[in-house]
Amino acid sequence: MSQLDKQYDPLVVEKEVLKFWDEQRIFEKTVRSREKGPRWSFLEGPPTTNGFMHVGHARGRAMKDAQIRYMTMCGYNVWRRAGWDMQGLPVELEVERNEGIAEKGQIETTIGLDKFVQKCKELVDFYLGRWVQDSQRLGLWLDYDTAYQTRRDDYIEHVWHFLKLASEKGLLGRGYRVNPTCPRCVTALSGHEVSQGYKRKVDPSIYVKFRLVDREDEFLVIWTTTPFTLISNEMVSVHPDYTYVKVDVGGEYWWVVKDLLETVMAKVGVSSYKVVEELSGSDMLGWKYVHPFLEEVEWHREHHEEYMHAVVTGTHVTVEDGTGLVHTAPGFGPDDFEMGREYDVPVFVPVDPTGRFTDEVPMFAGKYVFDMNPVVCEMLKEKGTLVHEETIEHEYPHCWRCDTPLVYLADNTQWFLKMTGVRDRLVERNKEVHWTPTWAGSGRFGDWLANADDWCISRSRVWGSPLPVWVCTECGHEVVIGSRKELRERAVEFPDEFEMHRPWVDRVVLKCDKCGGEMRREPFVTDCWLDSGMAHTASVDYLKDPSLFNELFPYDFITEAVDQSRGWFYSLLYTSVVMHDRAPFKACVSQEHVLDKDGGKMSKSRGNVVWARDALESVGADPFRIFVLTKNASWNRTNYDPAEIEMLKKKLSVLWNVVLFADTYMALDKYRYDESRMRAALSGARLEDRWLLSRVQSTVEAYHEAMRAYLWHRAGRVLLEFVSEDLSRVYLPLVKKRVWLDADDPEKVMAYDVLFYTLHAVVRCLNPFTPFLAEKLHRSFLMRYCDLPESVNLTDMPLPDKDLQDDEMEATFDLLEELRSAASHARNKKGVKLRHPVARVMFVPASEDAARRARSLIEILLHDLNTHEFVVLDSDVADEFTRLSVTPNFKALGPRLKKKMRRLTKFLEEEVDGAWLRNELETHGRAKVVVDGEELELVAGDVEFHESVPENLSLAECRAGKVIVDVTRTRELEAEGLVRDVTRRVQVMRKELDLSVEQMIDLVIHFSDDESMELVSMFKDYLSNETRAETLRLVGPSEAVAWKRWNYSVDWEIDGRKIRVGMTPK
RNA sequence: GGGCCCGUGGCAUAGCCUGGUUAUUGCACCGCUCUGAUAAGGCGGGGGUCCGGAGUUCAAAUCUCCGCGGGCCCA
Repeated sequence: MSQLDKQYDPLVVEKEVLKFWDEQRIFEKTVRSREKGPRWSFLEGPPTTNGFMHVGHARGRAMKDAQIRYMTMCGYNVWRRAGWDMQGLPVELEVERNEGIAEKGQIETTIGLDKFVQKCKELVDFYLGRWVQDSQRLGLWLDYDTAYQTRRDDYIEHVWHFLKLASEKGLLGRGYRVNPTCPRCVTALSGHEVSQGYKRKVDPSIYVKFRLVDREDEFLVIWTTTPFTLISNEMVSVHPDYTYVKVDVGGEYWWVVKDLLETVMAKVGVSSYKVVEELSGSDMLGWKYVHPFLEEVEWHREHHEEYMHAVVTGTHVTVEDGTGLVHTAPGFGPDDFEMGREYDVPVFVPVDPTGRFTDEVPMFAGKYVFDMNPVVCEMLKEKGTLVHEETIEHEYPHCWRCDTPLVYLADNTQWFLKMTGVRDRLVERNKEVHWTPTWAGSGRFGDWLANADDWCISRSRVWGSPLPVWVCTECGHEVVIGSRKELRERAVEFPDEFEMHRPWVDRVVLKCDKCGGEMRREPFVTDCWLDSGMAHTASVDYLKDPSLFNELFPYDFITEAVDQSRGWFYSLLYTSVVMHDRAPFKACVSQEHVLDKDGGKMSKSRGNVVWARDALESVGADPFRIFVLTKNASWNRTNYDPAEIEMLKKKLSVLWNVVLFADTYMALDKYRYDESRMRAALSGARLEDRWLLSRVQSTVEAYHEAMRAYLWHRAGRVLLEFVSEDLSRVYLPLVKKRVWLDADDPEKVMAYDVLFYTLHAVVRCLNPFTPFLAEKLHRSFLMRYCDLPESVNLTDMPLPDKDLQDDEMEATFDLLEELRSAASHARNKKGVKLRHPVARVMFVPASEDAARRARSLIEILLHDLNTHEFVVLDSDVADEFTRLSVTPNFKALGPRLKKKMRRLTKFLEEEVDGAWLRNELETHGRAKVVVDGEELELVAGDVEFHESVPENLSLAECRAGKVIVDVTRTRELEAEGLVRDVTRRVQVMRKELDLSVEQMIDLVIHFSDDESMELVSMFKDYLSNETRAETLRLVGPSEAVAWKRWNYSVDWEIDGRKIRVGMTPK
């Protein structure tokens, strides 16, 4: 009895296999079995334990597993430690939501930092559990027991170690950063958060004129919607390539961009004006102006840098709105800040994080910035510099939590990792990485590296690796601490209860070695990309024992989605180059994203996210895996469509059915696999056996080639193609008739051996793609007939075997396929069923090779084409019933004829006499034709001839030549066809009785006319053989049958002949 | 605003690097057919502005340029 269900049900198979793996510790055994193999190291990009795994994650993880399983079965000792990225803002936000904390500032006043961090830990543990479950359900075999976790002290210590090293190399330092800040939550927001909170807002829209120095009565006219930022204005930006005009507006001159001149004048209500001068923006560089609040703000009077209160040029200036002259306040805008840095102008930020002016602007001190907008306008009006005032409604970012309008604020307390002196090294080291596809590394990532800015690593949050910088409260001296040991040694007092997270780390006070004062920690945590970026070193506990690191680094392989270029790929490379001066990975495969069924982005807000767990439980892990692995190249996006997965499931069912077939008969015959027996029998084996064995070699070879290049889609397609086409569609029908032979018949044994050999190879190659199905087939089928290890994962990948490869054989069978297809076509044209035999099929080969190969196939063709005779003809014999058409050989003629080509093509199609032309070419080797009055010479090879039109025969063409089916009917053919029709009816009845294949029966057939009986009796033996009838009685119309004695009887009508069939199982 | 990827019958894909006969294959549809793999298999058919435009060429799905649409990253 087969251990395989009648139908392939992935969910049933997978549950069973998961249980087996778990109970028998198969993963551990697999790892142990390869301990002596060469090292191959995979570095897991740690998923964020926040949220659940969706199908996009699952695709990437399927790719990881495919490569890992493949390498393992190739004999490598694969390093595959799991890892989890567990810190960061999203975790905090979810805890805040769960705990009802409205804003960050309230954590301390509500549940307190200790409890908050505790809640963060509980949350990430919850998600981690789910990720492990989902990963295992997917079949991703990583070492989860020793997984690295970025939130552990041992891990964080590596981050400290790195930062100290970076500091010693002069790469760590403070700097400015302009952040969108919520003045109510007193926190900076990430770009992601900002993009969530755009809303319409009504703001003042004002045009202001700045008086130019050394240019009498000339003014720059600027536009702004945030009047309060004028207090901090330091420059005016113009586009270097735009044209600016000086306009006489009656008594004074204004400068605006030419493209907006009319718009601006209409807006401010000046109807009479005249352009008196034009300049390009670059000509205006360095023009000085008088700051509108020079008197009120002392800071402006104190600064006299070259470009302070001057015109500067920048390409960010647009002419979409405003005046083409952009008010620039480096403290209040990212673009502005860049300009300040470029022109070396100091940053003036007279506003605190709560959005209130500081003492530096005494008149506004303590006042909320947005409240000052009308006041500023009023003051400008008094000064006579307000050209125009109105309001505007536009999209403005708001805090996604509390709806407060955000303020862009420069903040000089942030910490950066610098690119200075590192960038060139990153670019160099990246070139040594093997990227798939190549452009992902050289183009996308390479370009980005070349332009990368300093990396801001400080975050004003709680749940993260703490920034290990302590600052003296007395003298400002700073130290970077590289380890817990160092911290303990320098601490004034080290608490009994300590971990590296806030708030515990904040309680450690150091003694300043400069002045003896108290040093306190900078209250930042670090960017969580820095955590995962240290995985090359921290994941193997380098600080405790570097031996693992030395063995594995640099890692052979990583793969993540494209968005990690700027994330993990970068943070890995940066930290590794700084620490070890080389790229931490040798090969990197970039993946595209998974989109929804219609190609739309999956997002929670759209509600179209498909969670991995739901997908796996509905379609099964194996169909899911093979879908995501073969649908597209990894670097192409994939639309997630369950209907497509169903198709893949059908393909897997085909394999299942092949195995079921093999298993049924092998079990019946108590078969045992013997490879040496198979090899010994090879030279005398049937063509299809040798062919299939050869196809296995070509398939395995193509498979390895693709897998070694990380082209999983190619490898998977090669396999599926082999299973459904070569094995199932071609080989299996050929081998079926052999299962009726005696159990020890050499031909039958050979068929089993070949089937077993093939399936053994297929199952192993398929294991990286569908590990559950492969394991099931290995255990429930392969192991029954051969001594094999208990898991497919403990076996070695098949390698191509040249002894079994035969290209000629493969070509011969390709021909067979073509002939079968062409013959079907020809029969179809005349409406002759395949069940009805024909007298003769003729083949006009297109080449000597085809002729030779066709002759070797005659035996098979007689059966497959259901013909009594198969003849290979010479081409001149075929001429008798064919007509010639002519097509040009473009490759030969094009270069010679050039523009005349088109006319010749038309001539050949419509006018030429094909037979004449062929005759000319064959006898003289050349022919002259007249095309549009011009004489052209054609030589052999310039054109090709095609024959068509059968008469009473039916002709079909294929690449190998022409197939002509003789459809003439005779009495014997009639009889044969009828018997096959009868046979089929009997088989239907056997099946309706649910008889097993080997069950013998007694059979009776009653005919309502004598002729039918005579016809059938001509092939009586055939009928009883095919239907496993021990006794067969044919009864004419004059006799009666005692139908009650028969278990089962049915009336049939075949092409007008009425019969009644009765059967009784023995 | 910048960079990169993708765009081929209703859907999904091959081909593109290296230009050349009628653009490949699967799903779906229609007709026929086969059958102890049977909710499968075979043959045939309908269905295509190869995203649009321009250029190079005797010849463009393929090479170049300009657009459009989708996606990703960055600003």
